[in-house]
Amino acid sequence: MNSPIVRVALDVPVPRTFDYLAPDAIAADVGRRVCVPFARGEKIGVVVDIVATSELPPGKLKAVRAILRDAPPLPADWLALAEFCSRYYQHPLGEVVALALPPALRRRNALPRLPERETFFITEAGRDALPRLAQRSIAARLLATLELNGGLTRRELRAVSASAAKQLPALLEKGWLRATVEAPDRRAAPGPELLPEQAAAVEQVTQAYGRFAPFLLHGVTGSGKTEVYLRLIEQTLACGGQALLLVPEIALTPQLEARVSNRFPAARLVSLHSSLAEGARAAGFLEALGGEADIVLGTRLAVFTPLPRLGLIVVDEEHDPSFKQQEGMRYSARDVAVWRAKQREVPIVLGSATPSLESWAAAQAGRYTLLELTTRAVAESMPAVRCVDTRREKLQDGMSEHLLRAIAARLERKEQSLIFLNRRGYAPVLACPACGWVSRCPGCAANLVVHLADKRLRCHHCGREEHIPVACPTCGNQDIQPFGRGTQRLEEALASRFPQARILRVDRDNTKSQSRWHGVLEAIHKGEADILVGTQMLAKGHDFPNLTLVGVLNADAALFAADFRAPERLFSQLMQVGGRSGRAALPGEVLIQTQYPDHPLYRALAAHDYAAFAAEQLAERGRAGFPPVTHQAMLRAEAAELKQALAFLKTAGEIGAGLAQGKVALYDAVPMRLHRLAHLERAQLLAESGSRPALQAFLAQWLAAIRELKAPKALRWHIDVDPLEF
DNA sequence: AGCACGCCGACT
DNA sequence: GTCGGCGTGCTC
Repeated sequence: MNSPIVRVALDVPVPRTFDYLAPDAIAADVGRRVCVPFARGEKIGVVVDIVATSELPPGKLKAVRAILRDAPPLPADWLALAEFCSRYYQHPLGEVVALALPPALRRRNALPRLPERETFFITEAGRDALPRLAQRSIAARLLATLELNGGLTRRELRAVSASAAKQLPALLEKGWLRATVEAPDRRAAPGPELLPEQAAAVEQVTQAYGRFAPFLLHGVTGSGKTEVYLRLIEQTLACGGQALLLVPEIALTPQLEARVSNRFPAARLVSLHSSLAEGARAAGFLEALGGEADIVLGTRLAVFTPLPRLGLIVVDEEHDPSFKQQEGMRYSARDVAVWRAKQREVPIVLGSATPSLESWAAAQAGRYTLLELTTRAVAESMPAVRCVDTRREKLQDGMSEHLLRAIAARLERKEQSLIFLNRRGYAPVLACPACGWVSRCPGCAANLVVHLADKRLRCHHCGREEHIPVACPTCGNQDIQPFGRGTQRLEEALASRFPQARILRVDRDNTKSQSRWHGVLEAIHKGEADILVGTQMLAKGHDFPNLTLVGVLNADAALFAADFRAPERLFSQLMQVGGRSGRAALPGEVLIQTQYPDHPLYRALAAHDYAAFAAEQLAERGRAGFPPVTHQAMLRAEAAELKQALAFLKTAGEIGAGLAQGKVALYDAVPMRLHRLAHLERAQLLAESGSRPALQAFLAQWLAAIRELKAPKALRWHIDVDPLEF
């Protein structure tokens, strides 16, 4: 009998696996990590199959260096998930696996230690030995403490002596101690009483345990979606299942983690996100893989966590664009999560106050079950949303008299105001009125933004920084001026208008680190600020009980943007930012400054009527043939010169036209909206079809042909299936 | 992606 | 005469 051959997925941008001889491989090694020689080096990959023969001539096969059996193999459903992503997103399997695996597991180091769960007890032999030991010795102190207290954890023993950890193995060896691992207490601490709608939602999902059932939980800010999640997790744990809870950005929602761990004080909660230390991330992954973790809470990458006992998936804020990865494999963690729920036959709950139109359409069509939470659980009423017509009012520093009076009234009442402006910096551009020069980024098709706080010009796309020039670089005019308004300038204007007010600006420029961000949140909560000036950072999931006014400036641009998803994002943002106001006993007010007070988007917002907005948008998308009516994939290319990128896409388009068979429409290659980024010129070509399977079949053939094209080395291209951005 | 092999310009 | 430019091709 010949040696078995393992088929290995390796992290190389080649859409195929690699075969190796593995004399000692057994069936249970499928899903294990292997160390193999590759080209002139060595790589870690994952065994996806074991076969008897290879298509390659036997002489070409090398042997694996080692099968890494230090961790359980990745289960078959995990491999199937990776294979699905590889197929659906047209991305090499080895790269998918590399992305899904924590970095520490892609190296040949020792695995991180998992948190210790055992409890130590003294044995009879230990009791006998105790009197013979030197009283001050660490061993004696540990044994004496255990004799006195019964069982203690490793951590508690470390409190007795810092070097307890070192002594424990020897004491266990001698039989003076025994260790047991107890099942965690998965019970939930009592939660608040559920409102009828919440109870009904919980009931409906619970009915679906054990089978695939997608739910869309639609509920405004404060309607108690989180409480529904917690109850569902409670039920899942009670049935012995694991729960996967996906959130957009964990850094912005530390209180969710706190809420989960308070509710399940003794259950094993693993939190996974990219800013976690490598060891911790790998440890969490392994705990989930071993079936020890009960709850996995994480960002989009957590959708790839292996969960042998998976019972429930929740995607909170399912509309949030950060579930879509915008580099490498451009996957949507929300869509992958739905596929996974189907694969594993578990219910999935997608929650949002402003669902993505894709999910909303699925609910309207009956493919998802809609669960509605219409009443705010924690406050009496929704904020009053009003438009301020800026065609009629004269603006002062970008603000209307109406808004300024509203701010003054809040100052008087010692309540907080938030002015929302989605534009960082002092001014979007520096310009010379004499010759028309404007501050452009040399590497991007974008302006350099004026940051007066540190006297620099900055490109918000590539990060380039320059000093602010004292005179116009082309004509020498010393009177160059910042044009337009960003958060810094708004802050300055508010400070001069309300000198007595404490103003706090909150944008990425002054909340770069986690600790600064927490500091800012704390200051707001302690009431150390009267007026907040913020970008979209402030819109997400924070309760500011004393905030009663939200002012929105310069939102109109999104109404007429070229990107057909811009209104959806705007509605969601304004709904979220509006939700910041009036959450406690105080009623809230939202003032939107606009030139189009009668626009349907603002009308729907004022009526708190997401359904009306969604219906209007879906009708429009239906007429225009946009998703979710159609399905799209975007081929993008970047090169030193635009014409190279366009030429490549044109050739690709011609090849595609031969494969489309009338089922897929291919558009012309066009420059991207930001057509130059960091000295690279970019273009894109859209493929669209009414049928997802037809698009998928087309993409597989098309990309195989494009790879054969052998694009010039200087040109880079990628495919984005279900693109979010145009 | 790396990394080597491979054919054409300015240098000790 | 060589050192080295990055174009092309392969990795089981």
